[in-house]
Amino acid sequence: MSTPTNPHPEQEPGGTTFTIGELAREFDITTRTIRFYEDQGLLSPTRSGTRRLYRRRDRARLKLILRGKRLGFTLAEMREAFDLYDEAHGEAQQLRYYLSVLEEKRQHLLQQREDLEETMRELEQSYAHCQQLLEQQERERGDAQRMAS
Amino acid sequence: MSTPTNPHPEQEPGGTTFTIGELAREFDITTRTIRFYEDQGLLSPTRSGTRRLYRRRDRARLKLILRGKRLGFTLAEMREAFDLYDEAHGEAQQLRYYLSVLEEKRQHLLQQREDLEETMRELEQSYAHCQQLLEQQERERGDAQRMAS
DNA sequence: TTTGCCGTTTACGTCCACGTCAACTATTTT
DNA sequence: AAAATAGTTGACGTGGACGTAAACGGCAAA
Repeated sequence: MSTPTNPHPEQEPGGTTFTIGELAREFDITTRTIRFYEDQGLLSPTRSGTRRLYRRRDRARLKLILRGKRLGFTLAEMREAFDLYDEAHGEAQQLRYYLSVLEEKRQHLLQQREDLEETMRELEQSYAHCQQLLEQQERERGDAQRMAS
Repeated sequence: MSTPTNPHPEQEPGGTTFTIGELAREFDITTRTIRFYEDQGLLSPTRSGTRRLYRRRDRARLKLILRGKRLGFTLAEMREAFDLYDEAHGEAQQLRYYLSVLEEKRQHLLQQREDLEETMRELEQSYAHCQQLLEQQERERGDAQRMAS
């Protein structure tokens, strides 16, 4: 690792910023993907001239997006969640609605946790059973060798 | 619930069987979906004439498929898993390979569990914070009323 | 017999999440 | 000045997981 000779040394006017390439490398996704997320309203980087400038907030969102994806949420769902979060600073009505949505998401996650643990159990049973079979085979092979000697 | 006047009373020659419609209702999916899974090699019902007959094995697989989907596995992945499971009755080489695949899946699930619990934590923080805001608002509203009286 | 209902195959359509050029701009390195 | 590197928009392509319609067969109740 040599010094990170930043080809576009942004003067960073207040707070850390990232280029699209930096984020792509950090999270191991393509720049296309990042632009697509912006297209879908999930990210809103500022601009330095024509180029996109991502701040820590965008980076945090990106992290959330990727985790959400691994959990099977769609981009649209996450966009709604973000929008809700942004709007929910104020009116009680909004806050109550937001709470109900959170509760809904929680139910989803609980279901998923059940699925996951059930799958984990079955997987470990398969694993154990498979190992048993292997050990048995090795014993039999040992027997055969002793017979032959 | 009246008696389930089965319109096509299969004589069930050995073991419980299901029609495609029964399974669709039970799991709340369309028959199209079930046929599609067969197309992709995930199910292999027998036939009674032209119609499909599903046995308990197929039903169990269907359950696995749906759970797998909720966890983000692709149909292709699950097909491979099933194929592997079917072939892994014998040769030690196969068994070892199967074990390695199981280990891989386990890693996937572990990652997913981390994601899930991290998300759950953040969600509950959001929930709590949101409730705080609401309570504060209500206190303020109470103050305002007392001021006015 | 006709009406319903369930089932069948074949084929094309759709939505999501990007991939893949193409053509261009801007800056840095040689 | 030329080449390399990173970025831009725009448009079309793709793979996965089905939806949707068309046209048909078989059986059961009215």
